[in-house]
Amino acid sequence: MSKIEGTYSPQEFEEKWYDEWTQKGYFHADPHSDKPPFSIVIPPPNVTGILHMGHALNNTLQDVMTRYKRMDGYEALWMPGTDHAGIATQNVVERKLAAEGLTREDLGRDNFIERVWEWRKEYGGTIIRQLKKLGASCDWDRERFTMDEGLSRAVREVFCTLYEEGLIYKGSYIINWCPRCHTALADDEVEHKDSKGNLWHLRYPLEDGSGYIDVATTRPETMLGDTAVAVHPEDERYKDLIGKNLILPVMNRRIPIIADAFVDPTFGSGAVKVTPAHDPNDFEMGLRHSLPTIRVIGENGQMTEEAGKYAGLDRYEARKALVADLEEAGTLIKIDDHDHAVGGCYRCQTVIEPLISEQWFVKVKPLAAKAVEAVEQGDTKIVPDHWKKTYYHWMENIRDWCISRQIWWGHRIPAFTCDACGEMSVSREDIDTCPKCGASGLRQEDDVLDTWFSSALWPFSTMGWPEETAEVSKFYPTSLLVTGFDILFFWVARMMMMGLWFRKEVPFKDVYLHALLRDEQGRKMSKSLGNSLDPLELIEEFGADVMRFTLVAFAAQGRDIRLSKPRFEGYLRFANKIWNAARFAFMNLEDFDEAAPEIPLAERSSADRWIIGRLSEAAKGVREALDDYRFNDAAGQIYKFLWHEFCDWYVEMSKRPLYGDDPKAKLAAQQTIITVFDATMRLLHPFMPFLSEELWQKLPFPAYMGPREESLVIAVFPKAEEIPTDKGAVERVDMVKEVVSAVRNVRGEMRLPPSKKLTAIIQCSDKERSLLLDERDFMMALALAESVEFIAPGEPKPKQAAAAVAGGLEIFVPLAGLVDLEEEERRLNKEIDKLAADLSKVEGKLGNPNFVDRAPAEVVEKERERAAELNEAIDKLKAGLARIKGE
RNA sequence: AGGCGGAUAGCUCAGUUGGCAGAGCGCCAGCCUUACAAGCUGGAUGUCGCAGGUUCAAGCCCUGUUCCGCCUACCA
Repeated sequence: MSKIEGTYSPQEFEEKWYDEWTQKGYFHADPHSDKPPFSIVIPPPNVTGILHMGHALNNTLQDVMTRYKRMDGYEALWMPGTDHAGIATQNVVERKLAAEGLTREDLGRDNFIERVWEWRKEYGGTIIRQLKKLGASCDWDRERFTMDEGLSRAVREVFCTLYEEGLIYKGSYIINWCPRCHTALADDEVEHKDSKGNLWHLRYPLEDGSGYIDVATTRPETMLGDTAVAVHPEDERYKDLIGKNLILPVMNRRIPIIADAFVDPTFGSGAVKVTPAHDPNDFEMGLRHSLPTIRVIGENGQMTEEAGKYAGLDRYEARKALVADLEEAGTLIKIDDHDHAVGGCYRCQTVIEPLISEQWFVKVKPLAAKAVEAVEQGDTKIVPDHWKKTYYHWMENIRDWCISRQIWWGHRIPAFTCDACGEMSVSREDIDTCPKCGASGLRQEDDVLDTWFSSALWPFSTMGWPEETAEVSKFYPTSLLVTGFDILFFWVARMMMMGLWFRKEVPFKDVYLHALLRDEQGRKMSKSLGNSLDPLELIEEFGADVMRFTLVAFAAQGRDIRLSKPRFEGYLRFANKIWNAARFAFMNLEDFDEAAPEIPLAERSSADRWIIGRLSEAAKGVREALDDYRFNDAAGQIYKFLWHEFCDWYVEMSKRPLYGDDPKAKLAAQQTIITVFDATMRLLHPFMPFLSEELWQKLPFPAYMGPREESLVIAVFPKAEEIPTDKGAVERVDMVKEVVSAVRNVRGEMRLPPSKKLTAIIQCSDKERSLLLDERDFMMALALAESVEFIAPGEPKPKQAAAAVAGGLEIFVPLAGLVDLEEEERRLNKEIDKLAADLSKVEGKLGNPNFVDRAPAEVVEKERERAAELNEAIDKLKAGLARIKGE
């Protein structure tokens, strides 16, 4: 009776183990531990979010690293939490209110915020629960939220400090305004998308009636706010007109012609209309030339009183009406098709309106300089390396960061204005009397801070900063950050700036930027396309382990991942394979004597020694791959070892001793299976935590291995150097494998079914013979041979036999009565052709004097050996062919 | 416009110091061989995008080029 049933069914054990692990507190990190620290902070998902494939990938990779390091003797902290997602969350709650026929204004600020907290309490935990399904080994006792009291204190501390240092200021500048979210946005929160538009050519007459200037615009409605037309100072066409005035059509306003080097004389007519209130470039130009600003579009996207007869119209309606009027007035010369990039709100896609508005800004240049330096010096390593360039480029071209948002949900700006004297005070604590005049009646700013402002502090605010906590001193700087490259600017760059400024240390030593997930057609997975796979459905169908392993197996650096269901099916088979390997192991361990002493390696079979040697190499490979963040490589090594070495070869080889009647050989095989299975489950655990734990817990444990750890979560990760490697055994088994493959090849090519027993005859040196003699049983079992015989080098070769060459050995399979010899002739010719092709390549190299003279001696020697081997093999096969023909 | 990435088997992709081009899936053939048919065994399949260059030797390094994708950007 087996301990487990025949099919992998993750639904039966995943939840059980997760509960067990959390109850035991394995994920909790102790800041007072003596172990070296390893720490990761989770990229906080939006509190409104639900788990999507990007989260699944991102958090799987973090969990792999966290579990690996935890097993490898580190005090591992994976800090979890969510961010308050100001705009997104407010949108969600406002939608709910709208369903009740209410607006946030109806409730008032305090009541509205109360409602948001209620919402958060009810729904905010969704993504956290989903992360648990994934198996994430976060320290849930430390779960944080950017609006928590502690984190809010950190935000306030940072704001006030930067203000005191003169790095935060308030002022009227042109900013990106979302007319739907009704708030300012930072530059990088605007998504530019190419779209088909038009170029309207307008004719502005000179004031003195002596002519006109043509200008072109993609946004005709802004002409109502024009306060100048600019030309290039060197432009011969317009040189004489500089300083003259034009009459702005429709508005009949007098506007000057100015000269500015910004204008590209080769584009369009070479003259540009200037609308300082509604275009960032024009705003700059306006400053240079002290132009007035006329705001014709308001915060709701409607035309203002300044727009005259168009006041109150939506900006697009106004465009239509105005264009019609311009055409009638003869001002509109022509309309061209024109493609250009239009900026949209990253939250709601509404077209952004550049507006002049009073906002709060961070002067980022000084912070950015430090952030660049840290990467240049290697204090933080970006993986893959090529993202460095993008990072530098962004940091070096950074403009001041608009941090105020005209919403209610978020950290309210701690600035207080005195009604009496007008003084504005910024304060770490709420104040109600003016520090300057002592009057009461202070008004706090209505605006809140950009969510990214608080996320930027995440690596240290989550650890209790500004208190100098044990967590900060143990776990900051964090060891690693894993995130998608799409938030390199939003988040990574800002954490770098804030971390360096406030902790004088980088927030993380390594940053691993993973690829994007795409569907099978290569399109980005997105909610709007509806082409996303749902990780929870996948977990339901395949198990969390299979989903994790699949994602890891495809996570090659710098390459996007195309996902589809069949990909997961492939690794479901792998999980099932592991399951069945375990069944095999358990079946054959039922009578295992846990008290028996360990059989020394030297007394075990070659197969035993071989697989243990391979295990050592696998452990080394997995470690090296993980240390370099080559996740796909790590997964591949485990896959290959478990399936193609342990299952394909060792399990088959172990059947003889297990089913045979030599008790010592059997015990040796049992002990080997346990050693290998135990270590393999340890190696597998970071990738497939549930399956590995389920199987490992059922594995018998011999007394000589000492007490077993309570759980794989806290078990030791295998060290290659502690697993012995026997080179001789590896060589012997490799020889066995070659012989077996050669015989199988004959069988396969000849289409001999396994039911037809055959004999293998090996002709080899005495030395090889003595090595192989002991492995006879293995060879018979694996090659499905009735017997394996040896002949000495000089002895006549068998007649009517298939011939094969493997290493230095010749292998014969007598075919008389089994198969038509012409089949063998065909097979041999094919084989000879293949080898001859190889040989001519090698001889080509050796025939080149340059190669022989200039290549390293060992490379030349290797080629010579290879040529000799090929020659010998060909000769032998030809001889075999002759023997067949001669019959 | 600039920057970055990709192009390798029918498909999806590996390929870390230049030294015999690989895997999975698919395909063909044979197998229910008592862990596993979600399996086993064997087999076929390549102008490594194109053109040059460096080198004894290039998928890998250099130059140019084509196509695809992404990011950044103030061309009205």
